[in-house]
Amino acid sequence: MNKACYFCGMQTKKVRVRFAPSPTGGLHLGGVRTVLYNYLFARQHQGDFILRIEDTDQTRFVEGAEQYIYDCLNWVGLTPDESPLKGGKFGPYRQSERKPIYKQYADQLVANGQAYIAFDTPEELERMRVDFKTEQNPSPQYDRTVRNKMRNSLTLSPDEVKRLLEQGARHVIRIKMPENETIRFTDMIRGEVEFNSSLVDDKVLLKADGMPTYHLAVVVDDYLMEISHAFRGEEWLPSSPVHVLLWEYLFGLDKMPQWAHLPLILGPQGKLSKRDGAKYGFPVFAMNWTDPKTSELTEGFRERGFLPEAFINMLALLGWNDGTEQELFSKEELVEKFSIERVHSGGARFDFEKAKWFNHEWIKKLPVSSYAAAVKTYLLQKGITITDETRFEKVLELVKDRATLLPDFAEQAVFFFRAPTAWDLDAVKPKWNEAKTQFFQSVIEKFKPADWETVILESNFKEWASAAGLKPGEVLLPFRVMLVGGKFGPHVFDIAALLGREETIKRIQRFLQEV
RNA sequence: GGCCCGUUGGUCAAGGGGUUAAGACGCAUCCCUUUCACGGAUGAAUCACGAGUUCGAUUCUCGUACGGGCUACCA
Repeated sequence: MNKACYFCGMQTKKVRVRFAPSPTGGLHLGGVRTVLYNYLFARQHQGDFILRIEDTDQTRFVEGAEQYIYDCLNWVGLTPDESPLKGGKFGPYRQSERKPIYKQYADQLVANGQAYIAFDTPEELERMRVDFKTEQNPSPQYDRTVRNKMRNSLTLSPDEVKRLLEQGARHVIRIKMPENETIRFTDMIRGEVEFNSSLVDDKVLLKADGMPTYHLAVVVDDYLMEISHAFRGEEWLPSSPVHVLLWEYLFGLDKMPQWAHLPLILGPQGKLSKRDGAKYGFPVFAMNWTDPKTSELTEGFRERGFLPEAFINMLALLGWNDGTEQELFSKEELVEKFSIERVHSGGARFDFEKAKWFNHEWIKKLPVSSYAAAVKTYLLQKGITITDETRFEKVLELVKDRATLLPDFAEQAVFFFRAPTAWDLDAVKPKWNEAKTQFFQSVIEKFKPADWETVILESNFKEWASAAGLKPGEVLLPFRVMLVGGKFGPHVFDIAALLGREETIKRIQRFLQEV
């Protein structure tokens, strides 16, 4: 498992990182970025990327949420090396299936006096919070100042504790935070971080149902799964002293993974939430997510028409850059250039406009074949079925500069597959006259199958216009409106060339009846 | 309230004692294009504040302010 570091020759632990979501709903932007950074780091160090499902809260079980996580990872192409689905040497990878493992560690802490048993009921805890609440202390914690006033193995006699346990009284195990110790560790992004243990509360480690809380489960599983580096959101920083202490008590600080607390992704006001998305009209989840209970749909980047390449690129740059002016990175380039030390410590506000720019760049950059299938689904929504693959890709090639999001292709490409039924007459009619009608009638006659090529079409058309005493500009826009229906789209003669002679003539004739 | 983290244009950000303080998004103007885009050019716009250290602070230190996170038998 160990190997020598390429750079310094020292024996180093194999890099093993993990993404540990709780399957309670959609996968958030920030979650995907955490996956990304984990993945990039693992690949870069020839390490393993593990997916561990943190489903210790049975009350928050959500049908389909776990599958949704796999689907998202699959879509963005960040697939784990070990997971509940794939398995691995360190399974099971679902914490609910690891339930029997945790108790012994909690018991060990109690035996060593580093944790204690607490019998307080939810009602008692609630009363404590009310009773101890003051203006100075609006949210009292279960800490060293109150634990002596509660019902736990610290205040009850050993006999009483024994009796309660034998009676099967519901109880939890809490860590006993030491008094006035400085707990410090080095964060890969923030450097030295320190906390005074007196200010941290006695967090529950093992719940009354026998399940561990996050605090116990992360350290036990990170140890058992030989995690070398632990990346998570900044919101975990305040509870990190508990985790550090647990590492010290249980496995030794020398075994502790290196921590990196990632900056938060901010919305218009504070931590980005799905509410922000709904409010401001941009997606927050990777893919569409429908809450099975409320049927509430939260939009995803995928369905909004984002390319996974763009999504990942944009996420990578939200909090990291390589110090150069480069902004467009493929996944492979990111693996090569990413460095956790260059991740910012400050939160980054998500900007949907910039996200769209990334997508546009990737649409232009990627071969159209890589997203043709996705575009088809949007066309299908407009009732258009694609049969000629080659022609379809030619169309995409012609309009891709005009598409920022995938659904834009539908707008930009429909007229290649369906003749317009409505025309922007306002753009044409005011300047229309008999001479133009005659001109287009003559054009229909003059169009020869052999001339069906963009450049020939263009030079002929302009020549005929001049001969008819018309400025090319006077008939170019009408020609476009005939073929397209509106004032948009690629070069007119490219359109005509792709449409073919018959269809072009048909559209001219149809329009002539209309104007 | 307490604790923790942070602060370079509207947003993402480079830079890290001496610079005209990069670049990108967005915005504006112009060019290209007899459409819409793409592309090109130009422009407006930034070191939160106050002390200290220093010959010199955007850069280092300390305060203040502001922003954010956490403060559950949730993760």
